[in-house]
Amino acid sequence: MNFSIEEIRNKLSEKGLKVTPQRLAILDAIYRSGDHPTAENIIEYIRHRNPNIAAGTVYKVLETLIENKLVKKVYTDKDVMRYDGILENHHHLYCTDSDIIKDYIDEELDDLLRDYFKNHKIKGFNINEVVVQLKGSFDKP
Amino acid sequence: MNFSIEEIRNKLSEKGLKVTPQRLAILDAIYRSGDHPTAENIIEYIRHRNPNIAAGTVYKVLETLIENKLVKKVYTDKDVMRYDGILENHHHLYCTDSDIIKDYIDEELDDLLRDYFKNHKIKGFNINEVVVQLKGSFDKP
DNA sequence: GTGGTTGCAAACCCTTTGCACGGCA
DNA sequence: TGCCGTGCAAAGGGTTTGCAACCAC
Repeated sequence: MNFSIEEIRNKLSEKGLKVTPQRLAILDAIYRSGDHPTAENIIEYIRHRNPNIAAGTVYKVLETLIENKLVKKVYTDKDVMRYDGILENHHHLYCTDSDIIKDYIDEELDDLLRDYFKNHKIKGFNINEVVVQLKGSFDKP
Repeated sequence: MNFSIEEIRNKLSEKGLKVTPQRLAILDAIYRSGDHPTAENIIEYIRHRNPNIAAGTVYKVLETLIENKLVKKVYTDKDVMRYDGILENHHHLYCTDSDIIKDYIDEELDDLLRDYFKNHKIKGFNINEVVVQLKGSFDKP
C-alpha cells in the first residue's frame, strides 16, 4: 500500500481537513508500515524527518483520522493501540508467538460470510461488519 | 454460565494452583457476569463480600488465570481490558453504540469456517483459532 | 515449614488534556 | 485574518511491580 504524498493530501482535503505536514507524515507512516504500527512506532518513524513532532499531536491526529475514517484501530489483547490504514473489509492474522499482526484479504471468505449471515439473522442484532481474527503462528524461517 | 464454588475450586486445583478466597471470588465474578467484565467491574463486584481485596491482586490473579487458560482476554478497540470465562470456541457481538460485548456461539458457523480453512490454507501461517467479530448494533428496546 | 499469594502503595506507561503559539485556508 | 492545528508539559487512569506479611498445602 503506497500512496504518493499528493494522494494523501487529497484524502485529507476531501474530508475537509487542513493539510499539515504532521498529518501527511502520520498517514504516510501508517501506509508505509507493512505491519500495524503502534503510536510509538509512528512517532519513531516520523522523528527521522520531523524531530519536533509532539507525542500528543500524534495521538490527536490519529483520533482525527479515525473520526474521518482514514484509519482504523486494530483490536488486540494487548494494552497498546495499533492502527491500520486499510479501509476495505479485511481480516487479521494474529501471531501468538510474536506481536505481528498481518492483514488477510479474502473476498471469497467475505462472500461466504455474507451469505451465511444473510440466512442466519441474529435476533436483536444488526450486523454492520464481520471481521475474522485468525490466531496462530507463522512458520519459522 | 454458573459453576458452583466446588467446581471452581476443582478447576483451580486441576491446574495446580492454590485455592485462595481471592481466586475463587474472581473466577466466580467472571462466571456470574453476563457481560465481559473489566478489571474494575470485577473489583467492584468482589468488594461487596471481600472489601479488602487489592486491585493489584486482581490483576495478578487475572494474569495467572489467563496463563492457565481458565480465562481469556477479549480483543477490543478500547483501552481497558475485558475478560471472558467461556473457553470453548465462540464469537462476539460488538455493539457500536454501547460498550456491550455479547457472546455468540454458533457451531454451524464453526463448521463452515473449519471446512473453509481446511481447503484454503494460508501460506506460512498455521491457524489455531478462528474468532469472528460481528460489529453492529442491538435493536433499541 | 515454606514457597506461592496477597495487600499496599508507589511506579509505570500509554494516552489525554489545557493552553498559548503558530500556520493553513 | 480567523481559526484550526500543534507543541509542550502536566495530568490522568489503567496496569504493573516490589516487598513484607500471610496462608494454603
